[in-house]
Amino acid sequence: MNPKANQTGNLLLAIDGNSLLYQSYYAFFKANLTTRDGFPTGALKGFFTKLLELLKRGPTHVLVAFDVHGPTFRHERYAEYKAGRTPPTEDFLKQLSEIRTLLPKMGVAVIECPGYEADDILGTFSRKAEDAGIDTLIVTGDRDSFQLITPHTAVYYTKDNTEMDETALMERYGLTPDRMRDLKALMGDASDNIPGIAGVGEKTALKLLETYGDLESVLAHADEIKGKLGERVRLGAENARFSYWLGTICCSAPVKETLSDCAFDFSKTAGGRDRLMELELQSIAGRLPEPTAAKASAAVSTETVSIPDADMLRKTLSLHDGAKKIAILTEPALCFAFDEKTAYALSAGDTLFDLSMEESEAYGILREWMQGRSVEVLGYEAKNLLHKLCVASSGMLPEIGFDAKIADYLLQSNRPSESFAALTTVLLGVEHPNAACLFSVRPQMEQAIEAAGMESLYRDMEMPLQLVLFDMECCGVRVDEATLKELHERFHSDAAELETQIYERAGEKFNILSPKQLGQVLFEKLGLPAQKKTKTGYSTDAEALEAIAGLDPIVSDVLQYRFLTKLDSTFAEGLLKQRAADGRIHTRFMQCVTATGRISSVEPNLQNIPVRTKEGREIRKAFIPSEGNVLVGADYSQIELRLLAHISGDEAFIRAFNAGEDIHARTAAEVFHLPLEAVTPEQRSAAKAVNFGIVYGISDFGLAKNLGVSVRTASSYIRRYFERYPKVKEYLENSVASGKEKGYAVTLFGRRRPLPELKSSNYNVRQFGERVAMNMPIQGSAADLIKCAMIEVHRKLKENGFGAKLVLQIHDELIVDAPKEEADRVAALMQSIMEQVMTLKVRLIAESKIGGSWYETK
DNA sequence: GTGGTCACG
DNA sequence: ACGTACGTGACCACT
Repeated sequence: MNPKANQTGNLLLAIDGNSLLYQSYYAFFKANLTTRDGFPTGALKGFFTKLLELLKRGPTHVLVAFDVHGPTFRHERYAEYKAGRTPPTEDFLKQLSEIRTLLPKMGVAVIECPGYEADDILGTFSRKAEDAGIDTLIVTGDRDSFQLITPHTAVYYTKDNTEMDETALMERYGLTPDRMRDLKALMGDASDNIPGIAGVGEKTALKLLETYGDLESVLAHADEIKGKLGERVRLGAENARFSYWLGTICCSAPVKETLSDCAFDFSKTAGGRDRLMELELQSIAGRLPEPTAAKASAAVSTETVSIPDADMLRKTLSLHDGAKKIAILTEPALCFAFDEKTAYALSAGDTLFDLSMEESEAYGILREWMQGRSVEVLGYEAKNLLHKLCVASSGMLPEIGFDAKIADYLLQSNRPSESFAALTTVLLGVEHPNAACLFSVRPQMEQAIEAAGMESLYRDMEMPLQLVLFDMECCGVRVDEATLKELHERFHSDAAELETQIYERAGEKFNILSPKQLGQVLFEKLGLPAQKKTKTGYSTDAEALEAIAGLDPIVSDVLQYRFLTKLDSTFAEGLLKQRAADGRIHTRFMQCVTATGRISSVEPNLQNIPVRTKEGREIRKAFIPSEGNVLVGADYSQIELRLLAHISGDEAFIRAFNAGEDIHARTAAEVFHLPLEAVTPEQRSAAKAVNFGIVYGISDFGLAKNLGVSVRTASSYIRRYFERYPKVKEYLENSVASGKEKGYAVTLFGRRRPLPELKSSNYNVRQFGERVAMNMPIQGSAADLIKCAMIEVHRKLKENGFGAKLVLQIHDELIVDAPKEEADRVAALMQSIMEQVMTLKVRLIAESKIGGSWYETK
């Protein structure tokens, strides 16, 4: 479009709403964006991102056209053709109806015309605009609209993000706009279900048009066209005419609205702000103009005062000597506040001040100020603050009254908690928060937690646990360097030996750890049968390799090589690198990560230290007690199955546990209709797999795969299991039903996990949601239980003056570093706390063991 | 940064 | 007709 030809300087932006929303839907399909309660928002995000980009062109008029069903003005066959399209998904329809109500709030005209499609509306308005001397930019992902191009109408083609005008069209196709229909009529459009002429593609179609001019001329001269092509054209004439008809856009649709209804004022888009915030599309809402002066003053506003040096920091603190509460953020830089209005920061905005003090000095000053006064702290991941304050060595421990990250985690555990900024953007509409915002979010979040019945979970479990984890991190666990070095050398040299052997057998050197190269060697060069595929090529995982291990000795060499390099790089060598100067490893326990309520461990992960193999287990010999101490380990026996028995209330299950029976053997006896004594080890292990399957959310396929039996067999195990434990079946069904009804799964302690998956239009996603609904209450309740036990163990050790320290948690196991003389008492204490932490319909069993290394405590 | 693999409960 | 056991984190190769 040539702007100089525009008589008025006005511009109409005419958007094909269905097309743009549809394209956005698929662009964000994989991201699976939803609000925290599961409303899909991917298509909306894509749509508004594009809309805002286009609004930068400063249109004076904007309209978004939508298709509406109704009696069509078109040919009868048109209805059949439309019926052949795949129906839109529920997620798409939800967003479609959302956007139709949202756009008018933003002062954007929505135009619909029963029986006419969006592109008919675009055509109609582009002609109206032309008459009024207004240029039009049509926005669509449909090439049919190219026929609407004129000197005053251009098309922004969203599939390529290109703008097409007459010149661009001529360059691309060598055709004028009104010949585009002829082109499509000849070549068809598979994506749009338009037949065209069979066997005629773009090149042939263009050649025909070049020779004869237009479609009708081509058809009129069909007899002259030689050979197969001529035959095809003659045969396809009717289809071509129909395609032409289908592809013709109507420029005189009977729309009620006029151009003046489309007049656009950017400031009015602010009207969509609130709804966009509700949809958690803050990145879009944030780009809209401020609503109104009145509303802006109602929004949370704070000021940030920068603190340039230590003197000013001391002064600021001393001015607040009487403060009862202090809010503190540590990221990206120290920032604190005494009320919801004013914050003090060691940096302001995005630019870091050139401070005349070290960060640690600032924290030291702050710690001194806090020492000896009882001030309540509001924080975001306050455990990190405690580390920065070095409170461990100072002996003081501030009271943490509120932690926004923990509160946020409890309120939406299905997603990893994001930044504080993300939180305040949603709750306060503040994108660059300071510490003062902690005062503002506190009442909202505490209310939400109370409303969800999670007050006790928050106050009595997660908040105290944070301090327990802090102590555990500070203490760390002692690791013997010599043991790890020895293992490192052993794993390394054993792997090197295998390496040369593998190269010999393969007849070449290659990177054995590269799945790509390994696949080529095994499946192409050596011709071994590939078992399964991954997205990118052959699968070479242990399962696939074990299946072909008998065919060539290289395969088991590879497996062994993988095993040894894993032990070395991740554990022997890996852990050596993590040893701190005090000879200990200080993992970080992450409290706000998992969807079920479990704790995780990072840098390094001490919750996946090998135990299942003899060689791997050696690593545990490096985990040793402090000087003069021993390690005391205590782990729950069958915690998840016991919880399943309790929650389901199944009498047979409960009886088996309370009789102290081997639960897997008992299950085998039930499923195979045998007396307990007659159960074989194979039957027991099959029953064990079924028990696991139940906890994970059973599927016959998954069980079959795990057991290596047919799906039929697995299915009959499950059926017999449910016959014997009917209330377990009932529980699993109820979990799914209640998940659907409430929208979340819940543990014994009221911890929730939202289940938006259950509403998905995708079958697999929905199935996943069902398994999660079955698993979360079990895994999550087990997590709750051990958290309680940790708090209690920590408290009792301290209260009773023990020197013993809790150092590790591995989901159902606790490790304490205890002075030798305390060991027996500590072991008994741990065991009794873990077993008494809650009274269930089945008794809880914990087993404890004392040893000179972690290797010995199992 | 993503995907494959594998260590744990 | 389709593709699945639940929950994590680290390392390596490769884009």
